[in-house]
Amino acid sequence: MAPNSSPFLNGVPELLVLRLLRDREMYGYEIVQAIRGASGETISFAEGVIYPLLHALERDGALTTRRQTINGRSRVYYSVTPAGTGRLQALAEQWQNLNQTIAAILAEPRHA
Amino acid sequence: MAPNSSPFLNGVPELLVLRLLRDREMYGYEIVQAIRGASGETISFAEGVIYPLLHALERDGALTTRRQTINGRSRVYYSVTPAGTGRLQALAEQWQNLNQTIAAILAEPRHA
DNA sequence: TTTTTATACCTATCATCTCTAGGTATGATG
DNA sequence: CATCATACCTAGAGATGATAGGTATAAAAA
Repeated sequence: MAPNSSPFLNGVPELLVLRLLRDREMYGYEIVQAIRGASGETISFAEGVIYPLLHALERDGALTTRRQTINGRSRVYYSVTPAGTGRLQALAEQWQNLNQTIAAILAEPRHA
Repeated sequence: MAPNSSPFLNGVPELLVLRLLRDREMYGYEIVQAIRGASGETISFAEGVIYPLLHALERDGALTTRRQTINGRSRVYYSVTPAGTGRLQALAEQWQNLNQTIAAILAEPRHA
């Protein structure tokens, strides 16, 4: 694989959001809790991280929204579009690639 | 583990630099090439990333330096201090922790 | 011989993310 | 009645990488 021409670090919030939404539609507040829960409290992104990210992903056509009012509270449900699915796969591959590379460097007995 | 109270993403350049220097002392230019090489071109940090990082790590007491002139060119060799070793271990653990967590979330058949 | 490439150091500025800290509003709980 | 949980939102700060320069010597190529 060619050297990274574009930033390849970070992107973890985006990766997790897309992954969760792949299973079913969710609303923002729910996603914030779900990441905390699914990671066993290890990972926690505040609403200030997730909401702007959801808006950006919708702008980019990776997500679509549906509004619904429940118990007098308005929720915005997000679903993944085909474009979003592609983006998820790309991000997941990048992550695993980076990860394996780093794991190998860490494990190497002695660097020449 | 408690939720992340401090930033935990990124830090990859620092992790790799400390890891390489754990094996033997190296100079900046050499580190830039070594990361490229050890990662099979997958990861590449320009000098503008590595040099400031080395200076910061030295300021923090994680690295010490030794100057040497070879073939009319001056090199600055960096070595890891005990503090730097501790920092490396902490970073490596954080990385593996984060990584396992994300791997589990990605692999989960269906998030409830 | 002149120019380009490789070596070896460096800094400043930009861009991008994430983080913190707020703000609004409703319903449930104590 | 007050506080907490739910549910949305934005603005501004902070950190980190990315880009783009700049200096200087030696070796290789043109």
